[in-house]
Amino acid sequence: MWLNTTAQTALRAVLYIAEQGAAAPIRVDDIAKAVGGPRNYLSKTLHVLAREGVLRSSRGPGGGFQLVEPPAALTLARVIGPFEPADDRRCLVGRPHCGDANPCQAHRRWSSVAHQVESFFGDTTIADLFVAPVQLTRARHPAPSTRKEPPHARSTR
Amino acid sequence: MWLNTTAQTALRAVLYIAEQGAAAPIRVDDIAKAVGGPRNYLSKTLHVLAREGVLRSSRGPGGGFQLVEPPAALTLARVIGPFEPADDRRCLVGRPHCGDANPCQAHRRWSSVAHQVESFFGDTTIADLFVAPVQLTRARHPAPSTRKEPPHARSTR
DNA sequence: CGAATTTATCATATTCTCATGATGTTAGCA
DNA sequence: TGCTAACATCATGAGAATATGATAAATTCG
Repeated sequence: MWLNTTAQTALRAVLYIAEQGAAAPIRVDDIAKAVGGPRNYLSKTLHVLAREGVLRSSRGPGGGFQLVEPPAALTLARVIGPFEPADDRRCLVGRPHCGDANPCQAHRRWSSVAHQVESFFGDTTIADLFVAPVQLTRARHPAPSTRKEPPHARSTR
Repeated sequence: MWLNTTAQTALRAVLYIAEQGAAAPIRVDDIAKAVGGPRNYLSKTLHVLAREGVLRSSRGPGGGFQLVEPPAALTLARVIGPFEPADDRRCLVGRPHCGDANPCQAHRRWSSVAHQVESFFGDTTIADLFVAPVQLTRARHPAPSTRKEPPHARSTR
């Protein structure tokens, strides 16, 4: 209802990346498998977030996507923003001359609600939406990591 | 941002009809001119609202669209509902197994905001968004009514 | 009846979102 | 250098939302 599927998938993807920890880049294939989007479309989507400075992408073996900032510093708005129509802050009913200045009745009544919604996306961070990674048991295994180790010894970690 | 253009136009149209008073049906042509949608598309849109019992339509000379109920009894939800995707109330980020029952973190945080938005559309009525039709001066002229009077004696036969 | 008026509807076009498959480009590593 | 792993990008297409023009159907009224 609220977010288009691209924004939803992007958000799930970023959430997934965050939950894997910052150790190493996560491959698009793994992300796609985990969050359920089409691989290439997800690649393009995440590339947008890379351009926006939300993610860092790296190619070649060992490559993938990482968060640029810690999850607690990354708001939902930064993640979904690039996938929302940019013309925000216009009138609820699309009146041409209505905006935050010179609002029509509809806009005036609506804007208080709209502001709350905006605050939600602007204040909630990725860390807030963590799936609570085993806070109690402390069973954070070294990550069962389906990542296929490159043939030989990898000392680059 | 919040409503698709069909829903926006429908809302502007209903608002316009309401503002004209309940005296007589309003023609699609006039509505289209006033609220700025394509005529035929608007016709189809309003026809949907007629099917929903929000408007009454009548054809032929003197025909047009009227409100069925008084503006104070018509909520925004009833007007925009038919034009919104019906799958509401799912997870904000589109997680398959998440809903109001068994919510994920994202959903839990979001649902309180979402509920406020729903209340806005469910509680606000068309009357609330009136452009305040000269409440004080009581200058309700018999409506300058651009409606073209049916031609007088035109006996072409 | 017959003509004018007005909505209803059909066929089609355009644009945008979402998706897919093929191919290009970069990076690591022997 | 050459192989391979990984993201980047291109060409294409299906499907929905939006729009347009032509035509059909209903209604009023002389």
